[in-house]
Amino acid sequence: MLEIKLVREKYGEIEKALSNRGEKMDLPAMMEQDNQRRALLLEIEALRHRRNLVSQEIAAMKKQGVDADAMVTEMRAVSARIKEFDASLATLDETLNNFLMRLPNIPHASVPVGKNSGDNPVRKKVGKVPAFNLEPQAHWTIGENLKILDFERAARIAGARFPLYIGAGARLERALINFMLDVHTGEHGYTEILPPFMVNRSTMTHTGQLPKFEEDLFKLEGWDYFMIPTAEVPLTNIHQGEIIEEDSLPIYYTAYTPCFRSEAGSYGKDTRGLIRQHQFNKVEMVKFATPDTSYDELEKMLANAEAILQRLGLAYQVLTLCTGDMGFSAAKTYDIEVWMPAQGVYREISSCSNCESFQARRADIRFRRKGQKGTELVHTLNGSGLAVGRTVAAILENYQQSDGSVVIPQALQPYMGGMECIVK
RNA sequence: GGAGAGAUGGCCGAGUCGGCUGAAGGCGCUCGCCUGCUAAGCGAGUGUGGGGCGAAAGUUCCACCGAGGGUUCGAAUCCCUCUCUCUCCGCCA
Repeated sequence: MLEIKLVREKYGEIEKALSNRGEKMDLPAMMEQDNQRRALLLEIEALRHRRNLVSQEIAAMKKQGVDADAMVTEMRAVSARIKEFDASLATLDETLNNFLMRLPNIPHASVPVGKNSGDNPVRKKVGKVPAFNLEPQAHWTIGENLKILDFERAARIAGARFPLYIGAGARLERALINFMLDVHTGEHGYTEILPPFMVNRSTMTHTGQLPKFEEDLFKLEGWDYFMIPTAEVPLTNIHQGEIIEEDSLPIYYTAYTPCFRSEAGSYGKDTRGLIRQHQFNKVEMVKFATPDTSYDELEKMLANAEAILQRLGLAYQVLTLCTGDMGFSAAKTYDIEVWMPAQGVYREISSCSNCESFQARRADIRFRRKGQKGTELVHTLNGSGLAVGRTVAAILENYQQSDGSVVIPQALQPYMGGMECIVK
């Protein structure tokens, strides 16, 4: 969310940012609402001021036994008017708030302007793309042949877009989760969290999933609970409503959680395999930082995610998302894409964003600078480190052997009980 | 699920029969004084959000005592609903 004050003061800038994002919103209408609101507020406050003064007089008069009926009658009318005005104000507030809650974040100045994913510049390519003698198999074929993935049975249990890992497949998924958490906590300084997997509406609103993207979420019928689409939601909300001391910043959290997404509107896309599921596992990183350091922290977070891929020996590229492809809450985003040999393309496996104060404003997360009055909003960052299912897919495809087996990356072998290779 | 208790500022904790309580008192914190050092002591200050005026420092007004409604000229104080916390019973992985 942006502040209405900011919209008022930097109107032109925001108008431009919106058009760069390819968003159409009626800003003039919002300004009109804001003007009306402030004018009304002025009137209401004047009335309240008068009421406060006269009420005190009444109190004084009554104490002295003087008759105050005339004033009481007058104030009765004043209160009635305040009530009327309050109702109009509430309507204006609601409209305005509704507007603001649907306004996306302003891209950082360093974000390239572009229309869609085709305009995302490649920042770097890392690692060597493996060469194959034979045509490389898709991960779902490999997984089904090794009997470590079973999409048919998963579909019977739950439906399309659900995973079922068996034996070494399940173990591989768990090994990756443990590996990633160990690296982030042991070497990158993150504190491990195990949060709720369902959250309430306000939590979901704070991070920007609501009100605009409700159709992307799974909601529990009869409850005000939503399944989390990413651990970013509970992790960022850990400090909702808090004022953090500057000393304790930056704060680093990491968590493994399953993620649940309706994938509305993606019918026919990635229908096979582990790429696009209603339920998938992810290890997430979330940071709270001061505005002075948040962009350095973003670079570090990106490096933390990259470290996982490097240790797994997977080739990847990093993109800077352009204005037209960024998520709602982000001011700047890097995507990491891992090499998938079967399709011969890079696929997104991590996304690291600086949301600046966008989420902090919604979630009311502030900090106090040492020795200074007042508070400031913190900056929040989030990044995948990494999407686990897609990592499994990448390992299966990149480490497949001509006999159908899959070699386990060395860094993972301790987590697999010493297993070096998955064979039939 | 049943019965009861509670929710006040960074923390602890007052708040009488509704009226000058943004909120006593204490702790903490900040600045200053004092002091071989430390501790103690003394003095001053110390919430958040919003609006108006101002270039700014600031100033002024409004709101906020879990949340939302209601009663009243006036509510932290009375009434209703909800949320959360705690205790006991039941149930349960």
